[in-house]
Amino acid sequence: MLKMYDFAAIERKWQSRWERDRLYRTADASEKPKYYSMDMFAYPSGDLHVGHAKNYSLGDAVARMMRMLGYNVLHPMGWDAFGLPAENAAIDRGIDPAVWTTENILNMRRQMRLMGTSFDWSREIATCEPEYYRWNQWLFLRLYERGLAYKREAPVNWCPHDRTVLANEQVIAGRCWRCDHLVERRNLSQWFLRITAYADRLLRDLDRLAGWPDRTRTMQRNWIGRSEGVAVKFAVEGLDVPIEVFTTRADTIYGATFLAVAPEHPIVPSLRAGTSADRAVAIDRFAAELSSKSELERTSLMEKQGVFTGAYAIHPLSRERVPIWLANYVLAEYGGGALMGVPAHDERDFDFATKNEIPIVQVILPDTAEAAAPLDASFTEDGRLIASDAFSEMSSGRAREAIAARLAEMGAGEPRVTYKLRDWLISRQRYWGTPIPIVYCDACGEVAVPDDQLPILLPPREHATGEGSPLGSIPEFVNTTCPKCGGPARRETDTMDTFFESSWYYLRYLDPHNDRMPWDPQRAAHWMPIDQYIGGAEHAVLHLLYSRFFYKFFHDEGWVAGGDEPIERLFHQGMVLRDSEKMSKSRGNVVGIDDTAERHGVDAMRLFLMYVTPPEETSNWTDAGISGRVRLLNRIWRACEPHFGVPASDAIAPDAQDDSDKALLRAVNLVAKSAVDETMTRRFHYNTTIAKLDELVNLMTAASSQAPSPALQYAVRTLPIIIAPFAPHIAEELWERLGNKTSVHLERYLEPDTRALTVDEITLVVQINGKVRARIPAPAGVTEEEALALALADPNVRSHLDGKEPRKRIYVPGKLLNLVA
RNA sequence: GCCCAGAUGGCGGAAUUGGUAGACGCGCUGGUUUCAGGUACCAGUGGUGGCAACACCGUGGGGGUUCGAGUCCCUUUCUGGGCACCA
Repeated sequence: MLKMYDFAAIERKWQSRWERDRLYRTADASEKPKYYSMDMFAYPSGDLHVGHAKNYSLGDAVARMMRMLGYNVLHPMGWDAFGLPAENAAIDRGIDPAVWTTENILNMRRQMRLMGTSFDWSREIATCEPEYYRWNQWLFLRLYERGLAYKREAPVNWCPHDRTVLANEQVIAGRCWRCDHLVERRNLSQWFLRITAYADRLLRDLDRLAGWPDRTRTMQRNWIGRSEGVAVKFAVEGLDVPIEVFTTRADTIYGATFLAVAPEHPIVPSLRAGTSADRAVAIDRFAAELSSKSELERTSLMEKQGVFTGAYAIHPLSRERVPIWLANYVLAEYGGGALMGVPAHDERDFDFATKNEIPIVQVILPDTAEAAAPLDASFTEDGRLIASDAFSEMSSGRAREAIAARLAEMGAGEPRVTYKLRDWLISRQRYWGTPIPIVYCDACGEVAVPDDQLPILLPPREHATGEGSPLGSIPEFVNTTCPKCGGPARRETDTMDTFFESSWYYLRYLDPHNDRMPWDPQRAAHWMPIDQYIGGAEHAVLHLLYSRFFYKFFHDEGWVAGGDEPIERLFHQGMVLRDSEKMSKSRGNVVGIDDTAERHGVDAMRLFLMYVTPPEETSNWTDAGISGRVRLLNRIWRACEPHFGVPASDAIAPDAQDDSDKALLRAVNLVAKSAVDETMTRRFHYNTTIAKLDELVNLMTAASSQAPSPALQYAVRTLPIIIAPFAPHIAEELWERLGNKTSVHLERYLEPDTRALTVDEITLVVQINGKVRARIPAPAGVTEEEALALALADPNVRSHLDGKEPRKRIYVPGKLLNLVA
């Protein structure tokens, strides 16, 4: 007799057999209902660790459960294969990024197979392959045709370490999301995608995403940042062009004592031209000082600063002269880069006005105040208007409408909705990405590359240097001919943000080898939306927002049918820590897949990762913890071993003969019920399912020392089915040794039997004044009167009643009797 | 500063609808088997008191609703996450 089941041999055996039998290939046509179950694809960084394993174990359990519950499950995997780490590794070690990436993919694919995942590898994709990125280029051209991709000069985030620009979403607290360096600000001509055109739909449709975590929806809502207000035109003395400002507080307009514009505002040159030489110098100096400062430096880190331009605007309602300032706290890219300063009712304006000795005029009184008193801070809440001509005495709410209407009448203002969301900057000055399919011709200007010239292949790496835009240093790549006039032309040398690829990869899985279209719309109509998407919360405003944007575009183009949201249900798994710290190579605390598989087996690893915490929580890896799961698997093996080779009598659950039989049958069904419930409610707390499995195995171990009963035989025969989604290898081996010829993973999951789950004896809890005083065994159908009689017969209950008559009685059938004395 | 989530034994966690708090596992203690070892088996394990029956206390702190609160309400502390001059 083996002391330990031979997990290494068993796991190897079944992995190769599954592959040989193509067990996890998904047919597009099926009688069964479709279920698209997707894990976020992997960045090929080199090695998988148990943090990845937690993610894929969960996704795999869900996919396997749904298959066994009768769904046609699509469960693919692929590689987010473009990106900077490959390029940096290439620079550091002198290898081609393509080679580095391919080697990593090979290794990680091996590790994913080693984990016993049930991915359909026939649909595998890698975004760095021309077969994939040509459709990136194709999609870019469609966006370009619709005016949703455009190039413009703008102040952008530049990471000096990674030597590229970044999208707004990729700057975390002023730092690069990848390398954590402070970003700088540069004015560069860059490619953007017009995600702001979808801002309203992206916001509104969040309400429909009931299957998404609230916090993710909240993050997206805040990121989109919709504000309703008024765009107000202030005429400028001596100029034909007015300054337009955006405000959500039109009710405070009579308190506007200055205008503030960003140094980048287009009116600044005109203002500079009309001012004194001294002031012009001050303006230049101020603008120059700010131009290289990142938004973080300009905002959070700096005091409010400004220079007076010498120019004045005319207040549209009061007709008073209002000084125009340049200010560092005005964002160039929001609200038109200009604001009206109302120091009495805005904290920032108050701060600025105080520093620059600008008058503070109070126009809103708190509802509780009688008269205006000098302010030592701004009052930013709603109240009642004063010193506002005809609008005085109105409430803030009414005044906002009335003033907006008045401004509209005068042609000096109009309602405006503004978003914090900015267009998605997709240019990257890096090599390892999708070339943007545009050429520049001296005669024709910016020209889109025709579809039949796609893909524009990434040239071999050896010609590119690490400096500047790498593609720009390869003349063979840059120099081309204009598709329109045939004259000499230069290619765009920027590559695309890798989030472009990941915004649509879920559609390519549906049709991975199509060479005429990125995907067949009919397949999209069949498989979309993704029923269950599992991945980290760190993509809440990146990948998950961009994907929604792309899908809405696809929907508008008619390339997908049904709704315009790609993801029905979303689940964020938690991280895995080691010694309460994030695993990283530099800390040397990485727990690898290979090592863990070798020492404990992957079934034990999968069970541990699902058992240690609910999947959305952060878990801690411990060696003691996994040995508990190894122990469980050994106990399962030993409980089943005496039944190996014994022909199965029949597949029907036997009638329980005695209490221990009943308990055993009930335990079997409790595991199944938990597994089914956790799957169908999408809670995925399989930790509780596995705890119930422990209880079952405890009972089976106890029953093994008795004479074999039909209930135990039934439990043994059923066990492989109920553990199959969680420990797929041992399940298969037990299944085979118990005499079955086909894969356990093709079986139908055990349908929980209500009859087996019901108990006929309960523990009646008797409380006196809400405190438990007795626990009395009672028949399940015990009536209130019977329960009372049982309770009153209990000595402890009697002593606590102390001869008193219960005033009140609360009875919860089959559970509890509370007597109030 | 604003928004969101959380706090339960020595540890991870369970308690899905207000109804037996601590399931299950880890660890620890005692025992069995074994030449020995443990990744085997059995039993015990929230705190205090008690031989015991049992009693009291106990789900971050304080208050409340209720026959009854880990669960609901108010308040407060701490931890984690997100946003952060967005006019």
